[in-house]
Amino acid sequence: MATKKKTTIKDIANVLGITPSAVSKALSNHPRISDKTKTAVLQIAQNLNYQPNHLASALRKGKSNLVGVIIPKANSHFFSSIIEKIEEVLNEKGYNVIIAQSNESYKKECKSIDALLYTQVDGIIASMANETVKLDYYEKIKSKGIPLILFDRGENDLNVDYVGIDDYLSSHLVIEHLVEQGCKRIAHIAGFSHTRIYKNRIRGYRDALEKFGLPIEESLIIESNLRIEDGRRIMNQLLGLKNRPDAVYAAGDYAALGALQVLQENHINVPEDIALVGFTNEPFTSLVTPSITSVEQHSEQIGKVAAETLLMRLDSPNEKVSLNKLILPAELIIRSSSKKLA
Amino acid sequence: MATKKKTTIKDIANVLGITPSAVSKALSNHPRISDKTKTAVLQIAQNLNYQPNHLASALRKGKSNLVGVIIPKANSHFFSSIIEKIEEVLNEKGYNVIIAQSNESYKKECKSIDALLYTQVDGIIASMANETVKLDYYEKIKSKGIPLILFDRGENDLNVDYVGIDDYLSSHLVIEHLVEQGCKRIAHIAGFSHTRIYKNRIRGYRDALEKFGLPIEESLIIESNLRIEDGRRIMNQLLGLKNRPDAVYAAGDYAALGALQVLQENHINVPEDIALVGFTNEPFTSLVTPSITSVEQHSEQIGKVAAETLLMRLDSPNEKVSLNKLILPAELIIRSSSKKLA
DNA sequence: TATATTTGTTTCAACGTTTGAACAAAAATA
DNA sequence: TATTTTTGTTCAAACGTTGAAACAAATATA
Repeated sequence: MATKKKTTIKDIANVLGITPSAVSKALSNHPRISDKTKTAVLQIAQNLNYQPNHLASALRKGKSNLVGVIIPKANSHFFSSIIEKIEEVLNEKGYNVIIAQSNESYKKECKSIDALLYTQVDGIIASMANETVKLDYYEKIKSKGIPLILFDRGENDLNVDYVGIDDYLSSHLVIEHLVEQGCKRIAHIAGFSHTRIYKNRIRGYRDALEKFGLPIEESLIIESNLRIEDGRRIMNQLLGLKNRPDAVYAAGDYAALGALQVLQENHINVPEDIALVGFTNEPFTSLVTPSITSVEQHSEQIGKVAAETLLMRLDSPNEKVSLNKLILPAELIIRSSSKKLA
Repeated sequence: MATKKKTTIKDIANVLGITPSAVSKALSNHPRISDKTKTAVLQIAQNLNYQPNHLASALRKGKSNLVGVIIPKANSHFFSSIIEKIEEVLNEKGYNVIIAQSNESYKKECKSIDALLYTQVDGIIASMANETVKLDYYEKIKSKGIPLILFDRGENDLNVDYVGIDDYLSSHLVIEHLVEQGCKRIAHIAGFSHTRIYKNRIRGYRDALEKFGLPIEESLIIESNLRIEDGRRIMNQLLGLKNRPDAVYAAGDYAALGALQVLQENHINVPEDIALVGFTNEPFTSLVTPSITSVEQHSEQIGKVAAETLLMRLDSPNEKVSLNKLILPAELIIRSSSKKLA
């Protein structure tokens, strides 16, 4: 059971009595190699169970064919389906994907970036941690000339390709829907406004209220990490107001779920007393009772476009193609939690 | 903005007028290199923003410091927290982690294994796809002498280290609890019995029923993929029986959730009419109404042990340490869906 | 003082693959 | 037949790092 010596290109060459170089060329289907040698090489490669040494070829070619993907946390449908799609598109083109989770921590994110750079990835696709404000590590990626694509959680200041949805418009969709249901005091459980997407959702929320002639009340806008516990905390806070809202628009489904729990614990009818809308259309939104209205972001589409944009950058690294800000459409999925009218 | 030539060990050597070899040794803190050179090298490395070329060193050392992790799907708390822990333990020791999702597909799993082997990972930690019955690709890993650790979804026949919980005993816990609640006809929405863990849960279920003197009825045991839709389908099937069960034990939380939906749609009271228990303790089990009783598998612990076992194998590759079958304890989390007695 | 040991460095080959240049043989063209 | 072109291969260097062995200088031991 001794560790079997791995078959190399040289072994194949020896068997056939030709040079390693010829074998290499045969394997990569070089035009100047005869069909006879090519088939012979392929045959022997098969027999000896030859597996190309990726490290050697990557070193020589200066290209690892590895792509890093950084996400806050894989444990949501949104991110895991994006990854799935990214893998699908990139594998197709011979790239492998390394996934790193930041766990919403800036420090972990930095470590992940370092790890990816160390592994010599050819490109990075990332969605930033909530915590991240300093962009130094992302600048580091850029300064190394490694293509960087951001999705979902992006940052304008970085000046890199970005793929996401129109958060501003999404908020409009949400508010419009709630107004149609007769809501007049709509609270917003917001994400931190230093993150672009949440800032835009807040902006959309404000502008939409204004558009519909509703007053903007600062006490109804509360920023957080949007976890379940944040939703709970903030919902309690909102219930404590002497003038309660009649609708809550959460910028994330988990926060919406936390809010729903608190509402139910307080025997407040949803949507009759307080309507509720979330964001991201996590699968559970359709599973809880009442089901939660949410915004579908078409994650597969985001993953696909992000991967394709990266491929484009990898194929033409020097070309000064104009920066892409790809804004995909979002869709409001209306469910029981906000449907006052039959 | 021309692609900056990367700094190499050679550049540092040139600056200091010493050999690349000396620099290499200085960087790896070789005892024979003087402290003077060491600090000088470190200084220059810093100045030139030197980043070691992992590919070159991996090639030379025959070790990539990369570990592959294969999971069915990241989008569950169970798997994502295991990954988090694995990353934590392995990063600590200088390893980076590549995550591959099989999406429960045998074909995708094979592709992932090939990709990981191609990337020259030093070891693989995997949980098998539901679909997987043929073990040829896992044998391939073994035959290459690459350490393989299985967790959760394992296979006895492979003869490799395994980390998981005591599924057999877990089923006993579940049945015992249901019997205590007065249930007499307990159905089992099972996983496919070709997978070890599900086989053991079924075995535990049968033996526990016997132990409590309850009859085993084959029509109450139905195997599936345990997705929400499977839970729905099977629950409908169970409701169609002329003699309905008074409790349902699902071998997965998603299946349990599907069952719960169908029960609610049919206005069957849970737990009064039919009690329900799931498995894995996914976060949503505590979030739905009624909250679902489930089995907590201590995923961080599984991740930790799996990673540590791999490290052990990597450290002493030849040592014929006896195979580890690490069976960790599981815990029944009792919630509303099964609590008939106050 | 002669010899042995330690210290700090260099030399050199290797890891496995790739690629441009060189070359010989075969085929095409004059 | 002489020359050019094409075809199929080999040669040699390179990618960046590493580590065993060689070596010289400095230090310790006899």
